[in-house]
Amino acid sequence: MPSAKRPRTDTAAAADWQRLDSQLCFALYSASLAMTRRYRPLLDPLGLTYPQYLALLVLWERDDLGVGELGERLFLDSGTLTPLLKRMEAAGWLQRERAADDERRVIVSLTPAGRGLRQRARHVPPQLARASGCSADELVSLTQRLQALRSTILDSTRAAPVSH
Amino acid sequence: MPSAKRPRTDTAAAADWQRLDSQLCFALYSASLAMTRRYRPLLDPLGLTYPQYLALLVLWERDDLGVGELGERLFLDSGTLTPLLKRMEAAGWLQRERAADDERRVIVSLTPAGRGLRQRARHVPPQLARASGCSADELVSLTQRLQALRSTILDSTRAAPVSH
DNA sequence: GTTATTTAACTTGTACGCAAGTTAATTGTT
DNA sequence: AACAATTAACTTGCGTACAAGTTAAATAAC
Repeated sequence: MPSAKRPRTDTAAAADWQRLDSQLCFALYSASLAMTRRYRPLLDPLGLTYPQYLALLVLWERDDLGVGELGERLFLDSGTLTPLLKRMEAAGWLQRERAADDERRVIVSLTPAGRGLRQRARHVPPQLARASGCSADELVSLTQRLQALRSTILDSTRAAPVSH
Repeated sequence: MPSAKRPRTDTAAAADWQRLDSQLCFALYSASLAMTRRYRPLLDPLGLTYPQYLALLVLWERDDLGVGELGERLFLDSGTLTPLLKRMEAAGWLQRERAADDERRVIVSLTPAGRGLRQRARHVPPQLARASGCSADELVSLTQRLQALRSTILDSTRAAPVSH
């Protein structure tokens, strides 16, 4: 009785490839959304969204960056960053001005208020670390695995021809 | 010379907590965006976006679901799904109709075209698996870790009081 | 030196995510 | 039966993401 030894038809086996819960991509996608939702109640009182908070993390490390350099660090393009930075400028966290030596570039620099946010936000990373339920070691290893995955996928995207 | 033995000030130590590259959250966020970008050239020819593809993965498994049930599987609410499903209905992949026994519910069911997409999309998961650069074992273990992380974070979000 | 190419940022249009509020149907209470 | 509370989906408004196209400045070619 072959069906007893091979309980799955080819169609059902193909279905396994297409099962939602077996997909790394969906686990990544839904975990990322869950994380952003977890940040919201922490960032709302500071008047920040999660991507805005990420931009500040970069600027707290190194101020006076061009939009492109900021985008390189965040893996985001100017189409996303320009409106985001304008909102942050309107909120008073930073300033945007054309570089004197190269008028194409726009330099982003923190205001004192933007620099001051760093202290008010210092409780955020430990809170999230706790919410993740991971040990310090797990946190580091999972982060490194995701960073490696990110570069592998980005490389493969660059390598892949635009199929159409 | 104490500065030689303790090269970091307290401020610099605090800075480590706030370094972009040490954050699990950012690795998750940027890897997820990279993944979505990787899907685009594969899904574009099918006329699908990544969240639409996810909805189809659910519906291929089990048809005739309510918007709420679909949202439970995808961790998305009706505010996101209603417009998405309307676009998919307009594209001819599915049908939306009120349940006869409970007029509040809207039942989503695939059209023949929507069911037919399954075959045309069967090459997508293996392509992504290859793009991830992971072995089958790594794929499974990373997926499980992210699923576990997702539930831990979702639980912690439900537990956390709305701070304001 | 003029023209062509490249580059950086901006703009426009489409599609999510999601909070907050609305509408309509169902259930619970009395 | 009448009314209150709950529920499911929808709508609105805002903030990303990102492709595609625009503008203006810098560099390269000639």
